Amino acid sequence: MQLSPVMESFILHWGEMGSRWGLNRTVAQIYALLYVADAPLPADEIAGTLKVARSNVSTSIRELQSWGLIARTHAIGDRRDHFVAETDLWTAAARVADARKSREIDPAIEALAGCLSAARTDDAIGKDAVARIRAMHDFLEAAGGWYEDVRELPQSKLETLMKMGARVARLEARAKKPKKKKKSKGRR
Amino acid sequence: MQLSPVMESFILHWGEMGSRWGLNRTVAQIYALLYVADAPLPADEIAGTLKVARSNVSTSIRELQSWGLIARTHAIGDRRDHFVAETDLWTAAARVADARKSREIDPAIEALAGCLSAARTDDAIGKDAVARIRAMHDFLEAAGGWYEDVRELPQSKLETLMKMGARVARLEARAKKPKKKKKSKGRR
DNA sequence: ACGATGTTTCAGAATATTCCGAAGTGAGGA
DNA sequence: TCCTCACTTCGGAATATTCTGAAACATCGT
Repeated sequence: MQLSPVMESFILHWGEMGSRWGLNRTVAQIYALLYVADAPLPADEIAGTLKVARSNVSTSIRELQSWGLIARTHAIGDRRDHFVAETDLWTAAARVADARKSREIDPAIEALAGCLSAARTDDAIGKDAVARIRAMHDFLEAAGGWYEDVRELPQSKLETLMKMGARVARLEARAKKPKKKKKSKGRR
Repeated sequence: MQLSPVMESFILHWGEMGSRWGLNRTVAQIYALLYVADAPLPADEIAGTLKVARSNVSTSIRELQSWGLIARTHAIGDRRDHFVAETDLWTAAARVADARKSREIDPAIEALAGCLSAARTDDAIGKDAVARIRAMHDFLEAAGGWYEDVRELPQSKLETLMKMGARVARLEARAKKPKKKKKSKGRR
């Protein structure tokens, strides 16, 4: 596929950004390409457009699927798999958050629980240290639980909730500090 | 410093976890060590305990300071810098979120804005593609704005808000059939 | 000014990650 | 069956990141 200059720039930026979020460059670029593409693309066309090895595309696509960010489709009269990106960004963000939670947060909570139970038979560790480890365990568990609760809200409710949060915040800020030194950019 | 087995395990797990969150292993381990330590530690003791080069500690400490996760203190009669971790996890999480927002989200928003303005003179890009890039730009800007609003809430308010979110979520889940939507704010 | 102590910088070594391309697998046709 | 097309796997090359040790730098007390 022939990329317009803007598409190319978009894809490059995304590659950059994705790599800060735990995806590697190729994976992020493929998502970006599918995101702006106006039709499902087959793997070999992705490889050609991004100038990466076909095998690399295969691996990256598998990863994107494991994140739930792209889906496989088919076209009649074409044996190849075609891929489309999830274009609803709320959904995409939720998918990433879900995946990160179960890959990173949940195991961390378990590890901390393990530390805590091991701490009972470790007489070389101080009480304060155990308390702090417990604090971290509880913090992660609370945050995880909250996320689980909220995650399933329909998008409309979630948006309401967020607006509510923002409102509370603004009221709070005005009440607390009459001195305003914020550089808020006009948000609707 | 002599590490108890549990401390060691905690630090190792943290090193693992931190590396998934954009910190490198040494940085994460140093934070973990300071987090469980019951007193401020000087850099050379950190190096000795974690068995890493003194210079590495220096670099890592600088990074932790740039994230706002540790602070420098001094002890009387000791010329060395000592370091303490931010042990309030709400604060620590907020610091990390702040830093990530300004390092990653804000530049991304700018880059997208750049793409959008460039798109006006790019006649090779389709309308749909521009619309999708705009959708992403707006999404990030909305999320960033919400975060800015909420971030400055005192911890107590934030906790209330989170509990509210969880409550709404639970009501919503239960309301599969009986659609009740209450706004009262009774507690518990 | 000088030595003692502590910190930072930096080039290159050690390590980890990403990527390529050749070989392998498998599913249709003919 | 045999050929072709699409996809995947995998060893090792290419690249990027992290870490070390030596040297440079800073600060303090005398």
